[in-house]
Amino acid sequence: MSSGRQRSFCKKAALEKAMIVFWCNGYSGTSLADLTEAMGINKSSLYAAFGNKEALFNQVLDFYLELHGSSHSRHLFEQQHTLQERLKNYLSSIARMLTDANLPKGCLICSSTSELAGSCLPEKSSQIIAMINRKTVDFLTEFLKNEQKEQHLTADCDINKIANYLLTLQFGLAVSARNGSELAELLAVIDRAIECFNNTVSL
Amino acid sequence: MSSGRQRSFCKKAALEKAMIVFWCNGYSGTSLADLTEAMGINKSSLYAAFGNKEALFNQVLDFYLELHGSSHSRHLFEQQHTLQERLKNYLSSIARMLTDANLPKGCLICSSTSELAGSCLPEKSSQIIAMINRKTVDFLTEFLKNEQKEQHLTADCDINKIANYLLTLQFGLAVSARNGSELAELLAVIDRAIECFNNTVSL
DNA sequence: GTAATTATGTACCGATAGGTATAGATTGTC
DNA sequence: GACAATCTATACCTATCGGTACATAATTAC
Repeated sequence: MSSGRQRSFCKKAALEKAMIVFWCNGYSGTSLADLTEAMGINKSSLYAAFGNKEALFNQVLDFYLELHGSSHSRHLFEQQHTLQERLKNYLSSIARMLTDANLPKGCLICSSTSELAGSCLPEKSSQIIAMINRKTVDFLTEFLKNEQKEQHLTADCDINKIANYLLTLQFGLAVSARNGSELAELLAVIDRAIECFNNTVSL
Repeated sequence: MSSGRQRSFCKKAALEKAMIVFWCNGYSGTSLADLTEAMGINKSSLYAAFGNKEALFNQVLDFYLELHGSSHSRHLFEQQHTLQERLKNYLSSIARMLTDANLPKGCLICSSTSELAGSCLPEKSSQIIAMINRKTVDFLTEFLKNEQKEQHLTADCDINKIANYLLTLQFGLAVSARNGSELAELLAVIDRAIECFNNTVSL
């Protein structure tokens, strides 16, 4: 146990509040005042616990992935379903999160990706976001490669292109949700998007 | 001819410079200093010619649509191609714009849509962006309805869902471009995305 | 030429940005 | 209880935010 006065707030809860604010307003749309108000702490505590705005944002990105980004992939491994069904369940799980009534609309990573390429994001945050997207594609590529090995995908189809297609879909769904689309609409889009696998999925 | 001293800069050229800045950095990531520097004019001239930051942004949105948003749809009406080919050409035209080396990556409307739902955009700008997206879906719906009437689409397919699917695709492509995808990757995604029409396109 | 009109440049405004200094409060260690 | 360590509250910092006042410059109408 470290000595000294102990923190009067729950760090995880505060991080979650910060996440909501960044998720709603983006990095450059969020001020320290927005953060301290939402987190219920003052500036000193924020800086002591999290560093500064940039460091807090980077921790929020991690926290977001853990809380809302990592659970969907389990649908890809439920072997009682066909690959096409699993892909549909995976995307549907994401769509539910994107339109969750208790959360901001859309996806923090996607919105942050839209903030890339300008000068509004700190260098390190930009790198983290780029890496997250790269990892998503890499993960999907590995997954699809294995599916191909197990002959759930035809041997001639380009795995990497399919992974890119899936990420693009996720981005599109996220912005659509941001634009006000409801879950049912996103699910209809997913139905349509999955049809393109009719000829490449063999099981 | 109106009396008084005449403007020393080209309003259209200044608007284009402003467009680039907003396109790169988003609304809340752009400061008046960024704008005046890029436009090569000072604050007084900006306010005299365009109103204020919000009014300038709204004019930029219009200008952007005119310059980079309205030309793609012509591909939908080149009757020598099949509907599937025309859809592909339409999306490919957008993809070329999204990755144009002389322009910021991605799409101003899509990036602005990502800024929606927070408190970072002025009310009127939010309404304009929502309306632009609505008009895109409406346009696509009307187009597809006509294609269905001419029996290029099966009678049972849901036009509105396809229009939504196409808008979602555009969003996804825009964010992917923002994320660093090259034209070839976007074109591959489009190829994949268009395959889902194999069973609904009858001509 | 004079007046009216419009554009520009400079200086300025209050508010807020992100961040820090410092003093006081609260804790564990010894 | 003395001390060190940690957290918190208030005040403060400089820079920048979007926006304006006002004097001056340039142009047309008469």
